[in-house]
Amino acid sequence: MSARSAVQPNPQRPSSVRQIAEIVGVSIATVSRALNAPHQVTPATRNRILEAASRVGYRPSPLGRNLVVGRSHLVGLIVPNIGFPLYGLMARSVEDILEPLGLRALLASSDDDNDREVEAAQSLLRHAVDGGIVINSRASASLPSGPRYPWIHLSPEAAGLSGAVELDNVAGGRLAGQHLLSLGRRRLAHVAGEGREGDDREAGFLEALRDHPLEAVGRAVGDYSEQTGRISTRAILERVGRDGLDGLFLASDIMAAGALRELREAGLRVPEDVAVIGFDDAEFAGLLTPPLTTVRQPAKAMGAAAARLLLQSYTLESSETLSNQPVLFAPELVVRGSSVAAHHS
Amino acid sequence: MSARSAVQPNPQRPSSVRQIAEIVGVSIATVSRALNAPHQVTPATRNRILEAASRVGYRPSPLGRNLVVGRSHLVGLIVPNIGFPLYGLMARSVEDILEPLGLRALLASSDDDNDREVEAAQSLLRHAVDGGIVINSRASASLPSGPRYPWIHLSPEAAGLSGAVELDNVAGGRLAGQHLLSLGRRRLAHVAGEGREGDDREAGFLEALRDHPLEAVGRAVGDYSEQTGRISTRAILERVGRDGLDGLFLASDIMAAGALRELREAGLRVPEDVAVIGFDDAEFAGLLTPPLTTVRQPAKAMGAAAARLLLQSYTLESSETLSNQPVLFAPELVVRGSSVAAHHS
DNA sequence: CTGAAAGCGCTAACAT
DNA sequence: ATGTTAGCGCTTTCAG
Repeated sequence: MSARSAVQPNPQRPSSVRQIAEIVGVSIATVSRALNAPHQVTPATRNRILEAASRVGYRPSPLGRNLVVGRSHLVGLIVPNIGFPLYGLMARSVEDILEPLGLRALLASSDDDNDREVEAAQSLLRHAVDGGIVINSRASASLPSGPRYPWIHLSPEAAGLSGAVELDNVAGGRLAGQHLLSLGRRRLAHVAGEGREGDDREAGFLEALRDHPLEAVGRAVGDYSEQTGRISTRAILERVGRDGLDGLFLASDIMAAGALRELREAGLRVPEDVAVIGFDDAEFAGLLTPPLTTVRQPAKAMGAAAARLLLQSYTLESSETLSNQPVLFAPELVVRGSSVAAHHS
Repeated sequence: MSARSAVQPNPQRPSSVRQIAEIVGVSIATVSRALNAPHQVTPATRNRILEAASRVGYRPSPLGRNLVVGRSHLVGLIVPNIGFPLYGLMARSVEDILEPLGLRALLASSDDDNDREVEAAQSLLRHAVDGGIVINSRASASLPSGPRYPWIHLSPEAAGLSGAVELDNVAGGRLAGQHLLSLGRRRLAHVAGEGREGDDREAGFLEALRDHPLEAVGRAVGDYSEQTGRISTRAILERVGRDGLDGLFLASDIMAAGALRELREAGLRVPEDVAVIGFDDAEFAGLLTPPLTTVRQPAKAMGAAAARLLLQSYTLESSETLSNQPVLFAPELVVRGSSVAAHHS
């Protein structure tokens, strides 16, 4: 079946420079110039070419063009999971920076898996991306690279790599600690997260606590799920007793959501009995009961910074290289009802 | 650091079939065959070629290949905003279906804007995507298309288009209505959402209510924000009085979050005084207080269905065409504490 | 200002 | 089984 042929020399195939050249009666070189360097062509012929082009609905083929110029205008974007809001936000702002320059993001999910990430990078390379951004890399070092394939790293473990954007997690933990202290809380506890991020947040938290006369400091570790937020909180409560806790910092908002629930069920009031503070400032943080105080991770700004870094490396001489100093982002404290009783509202 | 050069004649330019052909002493055609149709080549030479290829770190250029085969193995993915969790989930599952087939998603955000969407589609086409999926299209009809550029629509307004995946919003509204009725609630109200989606959800809701002796039915319209959820709830309360409401359905979970807050501040208990039900089953629905009963939108399944539809159109004869019947997805009721008092837990 | 010609990297007949 | 040849759509010298 089908339009296999017979009608036109080529019914299916989109119009090409050659077709236009024939219509107008010029060479394909002139057509190319009229399109890419208009001032190099006599207005008269240029117009005839442009007119013919729009008449046949001409679309330049990026395939042909890319082949000769050697760039695809594609940028790889490796993300643990684009379905996670935080990563989605970062991806979005990467896109916003790239788009005005005619660059498009090619997506790949790594699921936080070392091997999948390397595979993704290779796959993207096979699609001829001009460069790439990798969020929360697990395999930074082993990513296939080269002068023509700059990878920008947007993650906590990128230390020492040539193009990196990081959140200052230590500062974030410090912020949380200082906030609880400033509230007069002295029986504190922390539910840490896994990995480098979690370690840094905890380090900052403890640093803020140092030299303060605390009555107690509890600790547990979670995996950034609501579940472990609850369980860890319960465990801490059992250890220190209902009166042994008046300030709780968790390494993520999701865990904090679990903590809020657990505390409520234990009959403790937030923030009166215990002030709670999370990390990330996820979309839902302000919707919880009470609204969650948290340490905000500037996802959009970080995504934008990574994109700009990539752009910058585009214009570099091949001998030059990006700074080894990561671009560090400062987190920000967002105070809500889980740490300070609502004034009114 | 690193292998800046000196090793190869050409430090910068990646290796090509030609280079390998020269090294091994065969024609470039044989190299191509050894790579793409191994069995057409003598094991001996094949091995020498493969060995040489890996030695020089050969990576086939997709640009050259695509140019001749006429496909880019790129799929466009137009999304209102990849930063929205629901869309992120859909994107992720599209990716999961596409990846095993060597297809990659090229991302573009439309911000729910008609013009931006058309621009995005054109931009993707310029990047030679083989086809595309457009989520929540505002401009379905005016998207540049053709037999070689199948667009699959994943949205409520795609009716009548050739490849479409839709959520049965009417059924969703009905589910919500039936649930409230089954709970014995008779003083109901609805906070509708804008657009076709909102209309359908409301239509289904009202349909379920028909023929039931209701004491009152309130109504307001919101724009899917927490703000308008609150305001609408307040307005309804003012209109019908504190005792005039015992069941509230909102067209989105975010609005429902606002409603929960408003009801609490009005001193009404959920679910005892009023049962609340949202729509979407967003990530945070289960984290609210009380956990939100909602109508679940099967985002992952819908994304996967759209991807499969696209794949299907890949293999179609050019005269064939996809069904005009949209693939309809049934929403699912998720009962939580906002409509039924917790048994225990 | 314009045309002719070469070539980007690869595949696909068509020969051998 | 392998080589030859042509050409995908486009840009870019190099001449004129």
